[in-house]
This record gives sequence, structure tokens and C-alpha cells, in this order.
Amino acid sequence: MTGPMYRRIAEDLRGQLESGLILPGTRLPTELELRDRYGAARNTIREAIRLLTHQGLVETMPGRGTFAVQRLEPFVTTLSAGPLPAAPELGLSGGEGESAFAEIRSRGRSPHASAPKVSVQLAADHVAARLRVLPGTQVVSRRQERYIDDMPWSLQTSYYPFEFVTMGATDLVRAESIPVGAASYLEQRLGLVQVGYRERLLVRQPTKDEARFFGLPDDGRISVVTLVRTSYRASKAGPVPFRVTFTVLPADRNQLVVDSGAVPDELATPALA
Amino acid sequence: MTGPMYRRIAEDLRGQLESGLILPGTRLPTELELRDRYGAARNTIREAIRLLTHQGLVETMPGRGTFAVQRLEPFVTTLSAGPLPAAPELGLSGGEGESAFAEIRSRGRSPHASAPKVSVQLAADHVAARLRVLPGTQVVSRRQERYIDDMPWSLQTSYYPFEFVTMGATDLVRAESIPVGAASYLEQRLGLVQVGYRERLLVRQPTKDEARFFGLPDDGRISVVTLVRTSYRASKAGPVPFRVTFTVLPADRNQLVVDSGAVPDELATPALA
DNA sequence: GCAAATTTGTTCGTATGTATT
DNA sequence: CAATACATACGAACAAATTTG
Repeated sequence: MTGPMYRRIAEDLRGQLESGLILPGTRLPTELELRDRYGAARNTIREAIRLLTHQGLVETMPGRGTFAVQRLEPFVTTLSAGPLPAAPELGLSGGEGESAFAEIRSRGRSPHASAPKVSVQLAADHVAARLRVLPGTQVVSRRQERYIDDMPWSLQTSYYPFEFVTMGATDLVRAESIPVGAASYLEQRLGLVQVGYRERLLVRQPTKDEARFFGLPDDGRISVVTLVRTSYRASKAGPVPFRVTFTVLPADRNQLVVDSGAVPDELATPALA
Repeated sequence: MTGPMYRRIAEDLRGQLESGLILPGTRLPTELELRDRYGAARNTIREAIRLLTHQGLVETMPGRGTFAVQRLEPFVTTLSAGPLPAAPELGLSGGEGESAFAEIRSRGRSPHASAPKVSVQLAADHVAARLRVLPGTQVVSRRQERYIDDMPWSLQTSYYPFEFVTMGATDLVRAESIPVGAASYLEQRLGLVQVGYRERLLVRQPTKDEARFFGLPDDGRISVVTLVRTSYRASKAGPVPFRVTFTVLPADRNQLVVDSGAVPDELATPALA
């Protein structure tokens, strides 16, 4: 009973949404109907709906109406599954060839990816810093769009020193997937052995491009998780980075899992709360 | 030049914010000044500011004004640092006693935590499922508020089967920190050995309580990362969960790192982009 | 394919309330 | 207490997107 009217209206509607009185995917009453029902101005109704929108409970479509959101079934990605040689990277976070796709299919979901968009660029600062090269150095960029059950799932861009191409790893600049995975390919061609990687996670607002690709609202209501994976090879002076991969995942349809030591190998099921 | 006026105004202001023309922490012109400057209605100015607010670029305070947000220095937490015995949990994500705090101090930041709030509860569904007990079973809950440089940093709640107390681990229900860490304590008292853990990350809107504690807006603009850590002990039938910990971290001041294999042990520095 | 009806989006103007200085 | 600044609320008009006839 306390607080501004638009909040009380939002609370009332939220109750109807959470109690199942308004089912996911169905349309809410129109703004004019709600205005009459609550005896408020249309603008006040719009404030209430805006609040629910920013809380991710409803979404509005011009000319159509306001709809209760469908809960997406989150997809679970495993980040590290113990020591390196024992377990290949799962779930595509590392994107190592076809094995990752097989993992996803085994969970009854169907993945596919666009052909990589390959380009040679001058390294931006955040790429150069991670590859430990000077900004402006030539790097190969490989970008892929990934889908699960035809739903946009992740955007992934990897960067390699262009040097690798001149040394003989010419498939890096071909616009098609490397079936064995890029890490294995580099090992075969250049004898370059991956000894570890570091993954950094940050949460931020989507860019305009990302919002368009994932079908997210362009006002930053839904965050994306950025996974920065730096892969290292051995050298006399210690581990040296040879690749950096940026994976962008929308937070409304993804969960991440990190295992350490002995854990049950049950199928990863999404967690609430 | 395209689109609604409030978006063009927001774009213009955003440019001034990003170019440094308006410095972080300083006040923007008042709504009435902006109304005159852009020749728009005050409501239109408010729409523009609302957009920037939801993008996390500015924040408004009644009676004071609208301010460019201070970029928080993100704190980096390491989730898993290789095999279990080799590296203790860092950065408090596991919250194992004083060693975690020492790690933070070594990075030149000063951590502290509230005394744990201990209570005995009936296990909610999401707790019961992870501990593999029946919903409604008695569990011990230990809740702590954690700060870095006096800034609210994380909320952490751990659940243990109440059985552990009757078996002799009575310190679990004392409202003070367990200096050696709860895992070591349970090993000393009950001979219970942790063999692994699984961490699940999800991103969601903060609850009202979380928003108040972290000083976040209550309309869900800034997400929180929930870290669900299930700790396992050995048994003849395989790993069995003995503790579940929920850690809530606001996404605007935290980054997470996962290492695997050999990586440089440089100090964790925040990453942009 | 077009026109009308429906529904949300944008913009204006105005008045009053609440928090801070 | 007064002035300032943002918050809430009302009413109105037209625009843009979509569906329907």
C-alpha cells in the first residue's frame, strides 16, 4: 500500500505473473485497458510496465502488445574440467573443433556455427596486450557465430599472430572451420604445444551489434558475459601466449560451470536461485 | 541525425561523457538547463537521462542532480587454480578462512567481513537438491557480508547438514569466523575430506535486499553474478556433497578468472573489452 | 494490395510531491 | 524556512508498427 502508484501497479502485475495468473508468452491487457482497470493515466501504466520490462518480466512490441516473457532454458557450459590432457575443452568455450559440438549433441541439443569470417587486422590494444605484441602488429582474426537449437548462443573471435601463417599454418586464413581444432592444427604444423590457458569472465552491457545478433533489447537490460581466454604455449622463459579468444554469451540463456577435483559426472542441469 | 529526439540527446550526452568533456563524478547540467539547451520538453530530457541511467553511464539523485558515474576498479577473483591440494582457494570465492584475506591484502586492497549470521533452517528446495537431502531437513546456514576497501563486495551464505553439529562440529553454530576455514575444521573434527567442488555461475537481477546492501538501483539495471559452489567429500559410492555455498557479487565491480594448466602467475589485472 | 482499427512509441505541457542544500 | 533539483502523475496529440477486414 505504500510508495508511488506505478510501483504498486507493477507489484500487482508482478503478482499475477508469478502466480501464473498470466502465463508466459501470453499477452497482457493493453495499456488502455489497464488504465481503466487501475484508474490511472496511461503514462502511469507505462511507468509500471517499464519497470517490469527492466526487471525482465515482460516485453513490449509496438503494434502488438505487452507479453509475459518465456523463460529460456539455460545452456550450461563447462569451463575447465580438470588437468589439460585429461579433458578436452567442453561446451565450445574453447571452441576446439568438432569435439565440442559432439558434447552438445550428447545433451540432446543441436548446435551449429557459421563459417568463420577471417580477416587480417592490426592488433587493437586489448588484443596486443594479451598476445604480448606491439599494438598495430598484424594479427589473424577468426570470427564465428554459434547457435543452439537455432537460437543465437555465442559470438566468438580468436586472434593469432600473423607470423604463424608465414611459418606455414596457412589454414588459419582460410574461411572454413579447422576440423581438428586450431590448437591441434598448430601443433601439427608448427610443433606449438598448448600448456595451459587462463579464462577471464566479465559482465557488461551488450554492444549494438551484439544486441542485434542475440535479439536483445538495445537498452542494456540484459547483460552479456565476456569470456576472454588466453592460451599459452611452453617456452624457456615460461608460458607464452599464442592465442586470445573473446566469447560473448547473453546472460539470459547461459550458465557456466567450473569443476575442480572429484565431482559427480552427472549431466549439467541448470540451477535456479 | 536519425531516430527519436531523446535518443539523439542521449547520444550527444554520451559523447560528452566518453570524450571526457564531462568527468566521472561531476554533475551534469540540470534537467531545466538541458531542456533549454536542446529546446526540448523536460520530459524528453528525462527520457534521454533515463536511457543513460539504464546504460549505467549516469546516476540521478533527488534534490542533488545527475552525475557521471565513477568507474569502479573491478576486483578480480580466481575461481580454480589447478588441482586441489596444490592451490588453496583464492580470492574468497571459497571463503576458506584467513588465507583468502591474505591473498587480497597482497594485492594492496583491504578486505573485511561481518561476523557470520548463523541460523538453523529447514532446507529450501534449491539447497536440499544440492546437498542431496530432503526438502525441510534441518541445515545450518552461515551468512557473511564481505567488503573490500569498505565497499560492499559480496554476500555469501553456506549451508551444512545439521547432522554435522550433533556429530561434534559444534563450532558450525557459533556466530564467529572459523579461523582455519570450515573445510579444515570439518576434517579435524569429523575426518571429512573435501575431494573436489563444482562452481556454477549464473547472472541475474539483484533482489531487493541485495540491491540495498550493494547500493545498486532497485530496478535491475546492474546484474549480480551468483556463484553456487557445491563441495564434495569422498565416499564408497563416489563424491557426495557436504556443503553448498551461494556467493552473490555485483557485476559492476567484479571479474572472475579461471586458470587451467600452466599460466603466468602475474598479478591479476582487470581486463577491458 | 489497401484501408481501417488496434496498440505501443514519442513528445509536449502542467501541476504537485519529495529530497537535499 | 526557502530555494533547488529530481520524482510522480495527469492529460493530450500525433507517429509508427502491426493486425485485421
